[in-house]
Amino acid sequence: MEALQPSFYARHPLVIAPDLLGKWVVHESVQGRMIGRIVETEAYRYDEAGCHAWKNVYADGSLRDPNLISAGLFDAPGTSYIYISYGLHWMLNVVCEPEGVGAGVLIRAIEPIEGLMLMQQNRGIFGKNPKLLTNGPGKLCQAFGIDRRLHRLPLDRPPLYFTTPLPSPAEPFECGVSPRIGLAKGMGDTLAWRFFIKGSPWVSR
DNA sequence: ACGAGGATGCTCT
DNA sequence: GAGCATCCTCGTG
Repeated sequence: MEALQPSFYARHPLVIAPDLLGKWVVHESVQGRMIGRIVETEAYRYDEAGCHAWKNVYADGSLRDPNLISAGLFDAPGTSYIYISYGLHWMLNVVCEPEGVGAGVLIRAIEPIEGLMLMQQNRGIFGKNPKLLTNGPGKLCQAFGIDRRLHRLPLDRPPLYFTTPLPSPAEPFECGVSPRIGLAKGMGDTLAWRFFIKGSPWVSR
């Protein structure tokens, strides 16, 4: 199980988002270890309105205000970008492109691999359809105990890191593509920048 | 099965 | 004060 290195992320998010499908997210929390297989992602980049970085760049693409939350998207590739949505849901992203560009990939859904008990505990859900644990960006963060404490951390080492899956080589899958989900009033909703493992029951609705 | 609406709190203008 | 990369519950049929 090898952690993905920063160089993996120093590319266009449209390339990385599908490349992250099938990879593993590992969280070594004080509660114990949790592992999930990524089944759904979305790409974001400074030059389109759906991205948080969009409002934080000058016309030439340079960073406007380093004090805004979205400045995290301009960090080194492979850094975590975690923010809260609707006041109560945490979202896990990984920074893409070389430092200073402003791009990322949102992890939207995962398939539980290890630590199912902890995930149920964190979600307060027991004995129901297990896909309800992690089939959404807010749900998977709650299940994994991911919040702002893990913001702007390198994702190639504990406590939170992404790895190649086991066993290796991983079983093949087909990649589906669609427009992104939940963006405000048409912002980027024509862009098919969402990727998912076709047929996986763990993908969000 | 599906849709509408409320919860909720932080960020930026 | 508006807006928000969501989730859940409670209506309908």
